[in-house]
Amino acid sequence: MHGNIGGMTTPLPLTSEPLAPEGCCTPVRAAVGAEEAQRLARVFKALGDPTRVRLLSTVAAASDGEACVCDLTAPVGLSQPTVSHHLKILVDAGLLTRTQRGRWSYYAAVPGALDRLADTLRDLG
Amino acid sequence: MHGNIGGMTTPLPLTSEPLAPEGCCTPVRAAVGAEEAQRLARVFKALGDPTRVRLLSTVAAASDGEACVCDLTAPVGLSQPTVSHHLKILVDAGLLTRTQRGRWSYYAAVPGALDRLADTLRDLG
DNA sequence: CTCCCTCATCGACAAACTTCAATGTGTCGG
DNA sequence: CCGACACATTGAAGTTTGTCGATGAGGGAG
Repeated sequence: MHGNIGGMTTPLPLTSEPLAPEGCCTPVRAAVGAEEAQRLARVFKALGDPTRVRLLSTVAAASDGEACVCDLTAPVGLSQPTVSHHLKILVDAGLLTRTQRGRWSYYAAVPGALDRLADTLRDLG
Repeated sequence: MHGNIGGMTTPLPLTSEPLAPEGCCTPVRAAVGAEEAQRLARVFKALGDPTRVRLLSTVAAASDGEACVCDLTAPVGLSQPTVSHHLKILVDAGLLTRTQRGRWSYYAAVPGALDRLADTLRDLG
């Protein structure tokens, strides 16, 4: 056991699932595929900023379930372009939706998105 | 840095500017405090990388519930320093633990960490 | 004690991220 | 048609992140 892995320099590009090479201790293999990991990481990265966490929770906690940008700028204390930028990231991640009514853009939480993400999180362990 | 609100070492009494100057639709306020958002974002940021998602799931799915670095390098196809770097981030986020036995470092999932994170995620909505 | 193995840390570099001011786009009121 | 409003987009500056090669820190084998 604990065999040497020849030269450790492995330039392999890796887009597929490498099965257990020759585990030094226990046979392990990636439990989550590369593309699934990328999809998950993209959503988590959207939540990996304090401002976006606050924006998401603020929108979700709004009385109507939605809020426009002018309401969200002050609570986070950032400029309007910055808030719009963060909101776009949350929309791209599938956590918020954007609806334009008149001159205002209303952002609302995607129903069940957080619950599904929470389920996926539990399945990781 | 502009909007970055203080360090984590200070008590930080002010958590937000709670009220919009003149809400165009509804008066909203941040549902999550700044320091709670920062704590959450730090964990999510740790999960915001495909490599780290795979590492975490691989460790959690290991037969013994733990894996050493030499086992984790090949599945993700990255160099050993890079894998160690990612593992340290996961440890700092409170998702993995590191135990050195002999020459090897064994990483294991923190019991219940993902479940608690999933619960917090649900509470955001 | 002296190698060798496993892993962590350091230094460096390109890519991505966060933020803002300035500007563009579309809508409503007059 | 024109100006004002709400928001998105662009461009730029500063910081952070991901990655590797090289090196350092300890422990085990001989």
